[in-house]
Parts: sequence; C-alpha cells; structure tokens
Amino acid sequence: MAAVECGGGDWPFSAEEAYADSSALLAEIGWAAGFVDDACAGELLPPLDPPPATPTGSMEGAGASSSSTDDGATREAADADGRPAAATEAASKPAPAPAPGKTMKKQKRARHPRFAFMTKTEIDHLEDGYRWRKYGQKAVKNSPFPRSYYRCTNNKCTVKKRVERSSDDPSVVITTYEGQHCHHTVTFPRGAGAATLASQMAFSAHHHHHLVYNDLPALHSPTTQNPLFSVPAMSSSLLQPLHCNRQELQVASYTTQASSISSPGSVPAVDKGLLDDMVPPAMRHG
DNA sequence: CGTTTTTGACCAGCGC
DNA sequence: GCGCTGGTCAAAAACG
Repeated sequence: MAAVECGGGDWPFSAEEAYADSSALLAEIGWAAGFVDDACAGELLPPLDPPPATPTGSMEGAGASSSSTDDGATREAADADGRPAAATEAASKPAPAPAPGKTMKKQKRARHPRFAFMTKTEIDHLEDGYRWRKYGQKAVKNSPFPRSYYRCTNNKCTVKKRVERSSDDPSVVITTYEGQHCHHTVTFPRGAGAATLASQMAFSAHHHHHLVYNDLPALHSPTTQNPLFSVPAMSSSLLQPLHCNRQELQVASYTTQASSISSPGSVPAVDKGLLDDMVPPAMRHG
C-alpha cells in the first residue's frame, strides 16, 4: 500500500482534482501507488500506464453521460408527477430560503479528508465493516462504468463513499471515502473484503509507522525507486489475508493536511495521515 | 412493513 | 451566457 498526499487536495475538489473521469483518478492513484503484487513480498507490479492526459474540455465519450437523459421527455412526466417539495420549490423560488437538505449546496461544500484505494476485485461494493446506503449512481465521462454514491447509514455519520470501476482496467475498483466516521464499525469481519483490509492497513500504518507519504508530483516517475513502492512489508499479517482473498490492492490517500504536503521529501507526520482521515482521535483505540 | 436500491431530475461549478 | 458534468435529492420499486 502506499499513501499519497495529494497537493492542494482541498475538498471540494477543484476541477482538475475532481477526478471527473476514472482515468484521471487511475492515473493519479495508479502511478502513485503501484500495484501490490500477488506475491505479497513487497514486490510491485509496474505502475499503470498513465492514460493520455485528457484535456479538461474533452467531451468525447460524453454519450455515456447521464445528462443526455436529463433532457428527455421524462422531465415533463416527472414534473407532472409531482416532485412537490424540494424540486418544485427550488425551481420556482430563486434562492431566498434554502430548503432543508439543500443548504449544503448553497454554501461551498465542506472540506472532508479523502481516502481512496483501488482494489482488484470483481466485487463492486466491498465490505468494510460499515453499513452504507446507496443514494445515487451516475455515468462517468469517458468510462463505461457508472459511479455509485454511498452514505453511511448511521444518521450521525456524514461519511460518504464513491465506488467506481476503472475504465482502464475493469477489474479494478476505485473506492473513495470522504469524511470521518464518528462511530465504530458495525462489523469488522476478519478476512473480509479488501476494503476492510484497507482499513486495517490504515490502522496498521498508524500503529506500525509503515506508511510512507510523499508528495504526488514526485510519484510520477515510474522508474525511480520511489519510497512509496518500498512500503515496508505492508505488515505481512495484513498482506496475508489479502493474498488469501486473491485480491490485489492499491491504496492511496489524499488528505487535506497541508503540513504533510509541505514536506514532500521527508516522511511527514506519517502517523496522522490515514488514521486522521478515517477516524477521529477520540475514536481510536489506545 | 421497514429498509435499501433504483432512477430521473435538479442544482452548482466550471470551461468555453 | 450556455452547455456539460458531478453530486445529490427524493419518489417509486424492490427486497427481506
């Protein structure tokens, strides 16, 4: 596993860091993290081929976009159907009193730490110990695979999760967590999916100081012995179940911690990285 | 019957 | 200003 400090990774994403298409995300994470080889000996597969840098304005493949359906004849049906509360209200009233639930859209979305990892698996939604409710699905530009949006079922918990399959490698699932859980896992099954494993790895990284952070730009030289690729052993106890599950894992994280970003060469505040992303200090096991 | 998923629409941000 | 896209909402459907 490798964790990546994504420079300027404020939330919400700016356009260029929003990973509007999975290729961009793949490029970033893939290059950054590399693949964990099946051998689990710390050997790593070559980094992913970076997809051609797609210009921001490139619209090819937009046919996959769901926006094409938005303008369809279904709209009038929907309007006639009702959508009485929120939609109609929002449509008729320009702005003044934000409808409940819509307030988040008015203000700039709050920044949340993000934690993404890539999993080579056929399973789209990996078990990670938390319960999630799906609240949306969108077709992604330049990708034949849709992106699913999940929210933690704990109503006090604002953590969200995006799951999408890589367009470059359909066997790779990209999972992006946003926010911090304010509660314990519902279940934390031993030897469950790779997502659970990733969480465990995050914890292990914290406890064993195995994580190596680096600044993203430095990661884009696949030939170098990047510190990221030498993530020490990734704790064999963690890799073992991974191996058993026959799932290859990539992990990357982007956080909003400027402190780490500002010290690319060193090993900055390693402990705080992933764990801080995922679990508030009060929740950590001493 | 309660919970979750599906799905079409709406909205904001961004680039042109 | 317009169009595109990602993210979210919420009613309906599906599921247990």
